[in-house]
Amino acid sequence: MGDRFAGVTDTSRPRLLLIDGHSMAYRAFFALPVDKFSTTSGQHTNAVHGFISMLATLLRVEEPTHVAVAFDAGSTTFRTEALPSYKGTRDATPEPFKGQVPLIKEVLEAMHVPHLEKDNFEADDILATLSSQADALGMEVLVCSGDRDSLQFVNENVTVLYPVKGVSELARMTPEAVRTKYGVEPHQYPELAALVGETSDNLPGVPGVGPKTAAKWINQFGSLEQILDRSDEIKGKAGESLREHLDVVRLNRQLNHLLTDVELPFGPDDLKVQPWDREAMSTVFDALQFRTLRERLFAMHPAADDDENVGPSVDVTLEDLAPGLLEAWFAEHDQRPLGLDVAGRPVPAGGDAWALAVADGPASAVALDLTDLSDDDDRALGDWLSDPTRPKVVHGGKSVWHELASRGYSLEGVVFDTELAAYLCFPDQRSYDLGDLAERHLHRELTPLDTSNGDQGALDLAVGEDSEGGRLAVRAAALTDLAEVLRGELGDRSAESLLTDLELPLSAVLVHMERHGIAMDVDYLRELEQHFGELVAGAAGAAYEVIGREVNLGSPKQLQEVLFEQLEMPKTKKIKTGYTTDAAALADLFVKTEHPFLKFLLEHRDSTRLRQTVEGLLKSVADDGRIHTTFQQTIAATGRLSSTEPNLQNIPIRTEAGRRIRRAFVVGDGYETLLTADYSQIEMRIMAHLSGDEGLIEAFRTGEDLHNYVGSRVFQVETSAVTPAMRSKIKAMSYGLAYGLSSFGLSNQLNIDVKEASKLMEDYFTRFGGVRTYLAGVVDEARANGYTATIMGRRRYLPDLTSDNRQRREMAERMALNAPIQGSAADIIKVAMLGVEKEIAVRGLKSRLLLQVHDELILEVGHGELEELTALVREQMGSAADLRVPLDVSVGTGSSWHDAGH
DNA sequence: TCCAGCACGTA
DNA sequence: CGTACGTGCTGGAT
Repeated sequence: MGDRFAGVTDTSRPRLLLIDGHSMAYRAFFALPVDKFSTTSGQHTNAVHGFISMLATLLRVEEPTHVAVAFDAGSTTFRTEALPSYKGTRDATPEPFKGQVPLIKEVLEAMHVPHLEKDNFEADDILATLSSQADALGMEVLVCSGDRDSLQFVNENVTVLYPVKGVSELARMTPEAVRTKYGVEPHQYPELAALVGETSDNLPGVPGVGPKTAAKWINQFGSLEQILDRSDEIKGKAGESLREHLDVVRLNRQLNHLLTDVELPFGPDDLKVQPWDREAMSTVFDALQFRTLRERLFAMHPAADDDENVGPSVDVTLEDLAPGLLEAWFAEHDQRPLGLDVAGRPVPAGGDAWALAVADGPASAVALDLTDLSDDDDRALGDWLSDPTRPKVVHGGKSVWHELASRGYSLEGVVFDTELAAYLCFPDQRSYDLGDLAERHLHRELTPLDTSNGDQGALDLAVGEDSEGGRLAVRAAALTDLAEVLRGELGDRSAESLLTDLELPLSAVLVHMERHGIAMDVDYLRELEQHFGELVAGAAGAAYEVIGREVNLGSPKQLQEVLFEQLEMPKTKKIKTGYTTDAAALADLFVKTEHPFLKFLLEHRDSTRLRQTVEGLLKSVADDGRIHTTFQQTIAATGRLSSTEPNLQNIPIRTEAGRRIRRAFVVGDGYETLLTADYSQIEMRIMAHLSGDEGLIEAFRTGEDLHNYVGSRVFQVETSAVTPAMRSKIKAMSYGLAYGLSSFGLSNQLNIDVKEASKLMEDYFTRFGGVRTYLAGVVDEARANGYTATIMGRRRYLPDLTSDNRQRREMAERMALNAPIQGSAADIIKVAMLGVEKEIAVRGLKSRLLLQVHDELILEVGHGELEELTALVREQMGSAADLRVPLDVSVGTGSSWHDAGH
């Protein structure tokens, strides 16, 4: 009866990762600041951290099947016997580095990564031996080493990863890369090094001979041997110098030759990547006080990896169900949550669904053609779907809902959503494709569905290999297993409640909002399109006249030509492709030159933009005269929603012309009015709450204008004496602080000296010291924990906080400053949305939520419900969180979004 | 046809 | 050298 679906096994070649332990640890030591990586007992850990972090990245990015780390053993080798001063410069091992190598070995043991060392040999010899053995076995080899001698064994199968900067940036030294950089073949590198010398090994070369000369000689004579034999043919000073140092070169060559026949306890085959001993790792990491790194590693390799039972393939038993038997199948299988997957088009109002699969794990699954279902089965399916007591696991429930709605089904009883769960666990990913998740967490490969079209009626739902029904069933079967793994991941992060009590119920609210959409005044929108179109044409014509030719005003490239070549204006800020032509720069140029072209260009930009927005909206109006946006619930790493197709969260408001667009969003037939409700200064309130700064808290309790109040404290004047200029500086700074603004950035934005900006920030922090303490604390805590958290415990992992790349680290620091604030605001409005929706339902009101714009809700008000709804919305939004400051909500109403705004 | 880069709208 | 997003255009690569 059942049919087997074989998983796809990895057919790629085995890949061996070899690491030079000592050289990479040494690099890590110098890449990371010692003072930021020490345990409370005084043990330095920067080299350990950097090394393990690098190893983790390599394991993730390169996905080796085999791995080993080699260390130097003892201080004497056959090389020091030949030349006692060999590596003499390394005698002065820095004090804080000592003792870190044994710690690295401890971690490696816990990770079940073999490490090798052998008396009298260097790590390089071990690597060379393993590398040549693996190469002979047909393996792909990656050698991570900071020792250039290793370049000699690079070939088509062997790549050296050589640290460029710190240990986070590795250059892939392929044969091609070696040739490009050194001008010789990889196997000739030691000949070149013998001539040039190697300072890090304390090997002097031929004075006056650098890499360029050495490469030239090697290419000219073919080999080092020839160069030495025929050294008398080389003219000039360099030749003379060479002849005086023949012995040095010979010795160098003897020393930098790596052995490939060291006897080792393991061969490449014995180095298979093993599951980690997570308990042992926890113990070592606890001792080292590496909370971040532990989280990062465990997040990267979920617990499922340890489960030997999860193989690379899974067999799903797809039942060949005769018509009319669906009800019986459900009766037999819905004791526990069933996986549900649908093939369709998840468009709000206007979607479609053509096939569906339900699975009780891999044991039993059914696939259904929704276009051709018997009446009995249709009823059985509808009953099961709409029954809240029969639990389901879905992936992206919001989409599933839209798909099913197109065929008149409703969906209730979703107890787990793998997409939402994955988002809560790994919020920085950009997508949560079910196939990717199954691969990562279940080690199971899913064949993607054919999303091109439904080709209704011609569905291949036969029970057979590789049918669409089979693929759907495999996906549905993966859901319940994936849910179990992700439930564990959620537990590790204390995020179960965020899923169950926040995101999951919220997705139902979003479904309703998307389905309702917002009514548009299409005739008015067309007038606007016409109007803005005329403005565009006028501005373009005027601009062309000024410069005497027609260019594409929408092309930054052509504009640069006009501005900086034809009109010879002063250069603006540099960008990748030349000089910026953004609005700020153009405005700046206009102040300097007063050239009328700039004025027309800016007008053209504005009008084009507005016309574009209007056109986009017109195209999005559905048959019901409304726009149904899609709210993305798993995109923003901070926890915010986003809006697409179209984006209704960036409708203009700042300029009068822009606001006219908001008049096109209107109350729909059968409703009384639109209502907007927004939180005022919610982010600053959260800042006040989180920082506990008494001054800032007081500012909100007095009920005075926030920026005036803060301005009066910073500038030490009466509140009434705060000028608009002062107020706007304060406003920019207050918000800037929540984004990790620097004094440089502030000065840039306010067009003031860096000195003045620094002074401003200093004065601010003098009056609001709690804010400074908080901001510094956030970053420190995030560095220690590995993540930031919102007031509801939503985490954002920021591994780059310990990066040795300054740019990345500082970027992560700014994210760490912003994430708790932006994310807490997102949490709060989500809670408010649940409250509003629930209260509307409880009271049986007709009013409904339509849109959310981060700190604002837009509702459509049923007739006679305005007063009750206003109070309800105020109450729910105001009580969505219990902060040390009140949550202020302002409400407006009107027949358009513009009129309802404030 | 796809992609990077630029520009710009919102909170 | 201020966070979080989505969209549309250009121009070069494919």
